[in-house]
Parts: sequence; C-alpha cells; structure tokens
Amino acid sequence: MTSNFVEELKWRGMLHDVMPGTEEHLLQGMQNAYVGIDPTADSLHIGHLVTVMMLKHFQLAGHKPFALLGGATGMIGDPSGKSAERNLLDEATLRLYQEALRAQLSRFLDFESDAENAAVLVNNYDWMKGFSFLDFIRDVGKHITVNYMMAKDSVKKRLSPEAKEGMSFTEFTYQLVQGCDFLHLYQNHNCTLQMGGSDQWGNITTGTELIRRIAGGKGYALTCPLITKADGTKFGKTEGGNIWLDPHRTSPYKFYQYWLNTSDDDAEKYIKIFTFLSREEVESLVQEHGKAPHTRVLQKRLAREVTLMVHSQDDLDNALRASDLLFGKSTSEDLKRLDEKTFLDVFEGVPQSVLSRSDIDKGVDMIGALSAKTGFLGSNSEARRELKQHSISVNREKVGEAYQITPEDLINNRFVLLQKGRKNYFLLVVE
RNA sequence: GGGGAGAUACUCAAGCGGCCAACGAGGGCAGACUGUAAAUCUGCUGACUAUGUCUUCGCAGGUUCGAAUCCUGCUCUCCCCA
Repeated sequence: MTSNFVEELKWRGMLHDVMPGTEEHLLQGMQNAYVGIDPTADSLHIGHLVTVMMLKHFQLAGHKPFALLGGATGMIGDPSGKSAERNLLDEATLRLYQEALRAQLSRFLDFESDAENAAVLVNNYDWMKGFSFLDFIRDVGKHITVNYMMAKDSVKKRLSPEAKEGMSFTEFTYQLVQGCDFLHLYQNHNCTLQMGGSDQWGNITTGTELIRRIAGGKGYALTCPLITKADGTKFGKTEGGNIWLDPHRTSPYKFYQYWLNTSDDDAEKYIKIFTFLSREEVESLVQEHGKAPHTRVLQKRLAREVTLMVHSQDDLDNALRASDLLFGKSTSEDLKRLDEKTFLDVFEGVPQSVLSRSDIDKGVDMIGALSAKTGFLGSNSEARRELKQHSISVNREKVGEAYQITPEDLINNRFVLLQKGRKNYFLLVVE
C-alpha cells in the first residue's frame, strides 16, 4: 500500500524539482529511494533534518528509504556550495560516526522492524574503498564526457571568471563518485530514486545518466528546496554554530529557542516541513496566528513539535519551564525561590564557570566576574564596554561597573546568574 | 614555462611615507521600541595595569627620525598566453 508521496511533498512546500515520470513510478508500488548524508561529525544538525523528513514521509507513504552515509564522498568535498577542503576521516572514526548517526536516524526512521519497507543504512565507503583508480576511470569515467560534467552549474560556477578559487580535480570528480553511489544502489538494492537538496540536482542527474549508460536502466530524481530564512541568514546556524540534534552539543532548551525565534513567514513554511501536522491542522494554526500574531501560535507549536520529535517530553517540559523563567516577568526573587534541582535543569546547557567561595566572600568586581575570572566575555575591554552600555544583569537586575558580587547574590547559596542583553546567559557556580 | 593583477580587522573594501587601531559598507553585540518577531533610531565592534601604552595591514628582511604605505626576497591566490 502506497500513498502519493509527491503530492504530500508538494503541499508541504518540500518539492523543488522532480524528474518527469517520478510520480507515476512511485504510484506503481513500493519503491526504494535514498538520500546522502555526509558524516562530518557524530551528530546530525537541523540542516540534515529536511532530507530526513523527506525519507520519513517516503517511508510513511509505504516506500523503502535508504540513508546513505557518504564516508567516501565526504572525504572529497562537494563543489556545490562553498565547501572548503575536507579532511579525510580514518575508518575507525567513520564507523563511530556511523553508529552515532544511525542511533539518531532511528528516532525518525524504522530500521529495525521486519516490515518490508524498513529503512536501511548504507555507507558508500564500503563499496568505494575497494575501487581502484584504474577501475574507476575505465568503468565509470569512460561513460561520461567531460563536456557533460562541465555543463553542471556546480562546475560552471567554479570555472567562471567570478570564481574566487579554482576547483581541484578531486572536486571535479565528485559528481562521478556520487553518481557511482546511485548506480551501485540501483544495481544492488534496486534503488530507483535519489532525493536531496536542490543543490544536488546536478549530482543526482549524473547518477541517473550513469544508470542509463552503464546499466541501461532508469533512475529518478527529486529535490527539495534549500531551506532559507526570510532575513537571508543561513538556516540552522547561530553565532555559536550549528543547531545539533545531539543534546550534548545543543541543549534541548537552545534547540527549542531556535525554533521559537523563527519569523512569522518562516514559521508557516517550517511547520509544514518539520512537523507531521496534517494540512487541516496547519491551516487552522495559520489562521489563528493571522488573527493574533503577537501570541505566536505558529512558533510555539513548531518549537514544541520539533523539540518533542527530536528530544523527549521531559526535555520539552524543561525547555518550556526555562523559557518561561528567562523570558517571562520573573525577577531576582523568583530565581531565588527555585530549588537547586529545578534551577540546574533550567540552566542546563547554559555556559558556566566555577568561582571559589573565598572570592565571593571577599566580593567580586564586575570585570572579574564577566571576564578575567570566568571567560563569559572575551576580554576585560569587552566587559567594560558592555557595562557602560547597561547590558549586564546580575540575577536579572541591571548593574553597572561599580557593582560587587557578594554572598548576598547567591541563589541556593551556590549560583549567580549573569546576563548580557536578554538572551545571553552565564552561570557562576561557587565551590 | 611566459606575462599581468592581487593579498588590509569576521566579510567586502578604502588608504599609497607622518593627522592610522586604520574611511566606508555588511555582519555581530548592546540600548530604545516590540511579540524572545520584523522594521526603525542610537551606541559599540584589536588588547591592556586605559584620556595613556602595546600588538596588528600575507611572511621575512631592508631604507627612513618615522612604513599598511618605498625597496628586496619568499609564500599563496586569480587572470591571460603557451
């Protein structure tokens, strides 16, 4: 039993380009499709989430999804986009990452069950590592002309006079290597469709071309739009780097906050892409949001759904509590009333630093508390600047340069909450 | 291999012997406003024992009272020709 996958992606705004015939092909019955993921770390980040959602929808539609870890391709570096030269991972690290990513993916995809359409995880390193250069240029390179490869946007851009850097031969070869993956999966796993971000279109079609020329078969391609933000900044990035799925890299609180802070326009787009809410639910939420934008129904629901999907109910509850405390009208008194357990839960993931009891007893000046002794701010100069600008709070109350932190300020006799502006928190722990 | 252009702070980009910690723009941060939004306005955006001092303009030397600016060598990038 399969449902119309392409239709589903369409209304969700997750369809950018699709090769003619793909929809009909999928409607014929269960098909196998894959997306590639570069294992550059032991965790996925939310940039990966779009393709993961695509795979999930694919599985929900009754098809069989493959997640391909690019152990081999990740070493090369895709010239699409502005990737810098990548480092070669050793095999042990690669396997470590593979297991970590599988664990994360299994929150979304069903790998384990014996259902016919259970998801499969493969690593292209496994079949590429034995491929000799001679084999490669003879069996693969032979079938594709350089003219064809040069016509790809990703290549053209790097060859044009506007390009800042040249493109190495290695990068030039990337599309062939990725094409080999598709060919391999086509021949060994009956995989007929590759999906990915729209920047992958060129690479994917090289794959379908290889399938046509070498295997005499038919491969299909489908891409989703690259996720953008209304303000033009990069999706999934903050000052501190990527938004990771791993709670140790990005705390569930920060994760929740990232989604909560999306703009109105983006929230409407994202809620379709990153949640499984039905069309009716989304439409009624959009309507509700339109009537009272300041209540931010969309953002709240989005943040809630995604946090719950990626983390857990407990994590979500904590994030909600922390958010309320930090952005609600809470005061220094409210903070002091919290018991230690709750306090720590709320501030989990907030950067912190340890101060000695004797320092506090003597009183710590603000410069010391902000930078010299803690590293919250980069330099004493910065600390002075921020203090002059009235952006520093101690336990949610604004202070100036003359302020001294004393035992009076301790919460639960152990903590002091520092704040720069509204959103930057730092915790002093006294030991 | 030959010829040309270039390398300045997070990014782009001025500066071409002293007035340069370096114009301007973007970005970032903060303040006001607000919906933990957007837009807008304002301030800040190398460091320090701070109205001064120190280290920065690809790297290493040199000229000069004085160099981001001039000279020499090196490294790297891009373009054109072979």
